[in-house]
Amino acid sequence: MQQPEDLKKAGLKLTLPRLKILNLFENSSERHLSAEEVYKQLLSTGEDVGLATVYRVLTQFEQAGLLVRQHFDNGKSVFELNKGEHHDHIVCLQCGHVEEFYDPEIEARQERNTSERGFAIQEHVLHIYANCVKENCPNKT
Amino acid sequence: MQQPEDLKKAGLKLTLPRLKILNLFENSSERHLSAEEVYKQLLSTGEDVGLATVYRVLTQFEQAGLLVRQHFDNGKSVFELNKGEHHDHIVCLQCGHVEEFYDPEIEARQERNTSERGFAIQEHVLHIYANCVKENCPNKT
DNA sequence: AATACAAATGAGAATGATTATCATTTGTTA
DNA sequence: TAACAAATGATAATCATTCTCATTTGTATT
Repeated sequence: MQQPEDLKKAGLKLTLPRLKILNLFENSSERHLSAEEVYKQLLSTGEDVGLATVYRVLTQFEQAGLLVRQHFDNGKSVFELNKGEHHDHIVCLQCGHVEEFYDPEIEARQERNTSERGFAIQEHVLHIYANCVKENCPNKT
Repeated sequence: MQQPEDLKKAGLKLTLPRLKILNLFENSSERHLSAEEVYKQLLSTGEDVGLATVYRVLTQFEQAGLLVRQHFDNGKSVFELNKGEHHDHIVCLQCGHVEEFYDPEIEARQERNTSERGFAIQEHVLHIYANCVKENCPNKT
């Protein structure tokens, strides 16, 4: 675990809440977590962290580039560890399961379409809403 | 104006608020309007419509296929007249100006990437956040 | 045109996610 | 170890949106 270095590099003090939250993302089986989920996970393991702190830390980690935030259409945000490589998301409409994909041709065409219109692209969101095939998905496809 | 027919076709009563809102979308110079903007526009023209009604009607129109809702990352939704043809959006980060584009190759690749993973695609959101070149945009590019 | 009734409306309360406030606690640095 | 800014937790506040419910309005019927 080189978490402490990550935090120092980002100019953030080494505090318990921050270490716990970062640790959660690095060890959880679920790659995509909402603020509420992070909060509940911490509570369930006996940690005493306030919800406000969870939101604050998540936002700081996003700004520091440690996490990436995804806004979904249901109005909720989830966070994921920044792997450094961009990717888009497929979200199951039934169970919320999230899968990632990357298509260089789509990326290139986004860039082209945007610059053709005189815009300077800053970032983009490509979310595909679909029905997945997971065992426990309430949608029996 | 064949608005009344549109409403009847959708199984909606012809009420003043509904006609006014639909009319607004068909005559406004701004194609993309938020609920708040619709509400303010109506107030400014002396119409007496409640904000709750605006939200209700907007949702009904969306379900009836008259309008399309776009959720942006800032947590706000805008609505636009349904032209029947799908398109994606470029949003200016400074002034909020919205532009539309369509790239069949991007569409095709979304479909391919999704089905390859065993998902049945239902819909998607492709929003590009950029800096625009409008005269009145606070961003002097 | 008057009646009847469900559907629609408006005002304001309620909600849910997120952010701000502020007194108290905790890292860090001298 | 003192000293002080930064961080935290509890809670209030905010913002967009939805819900509640008493009142009003289309519409279909006499």
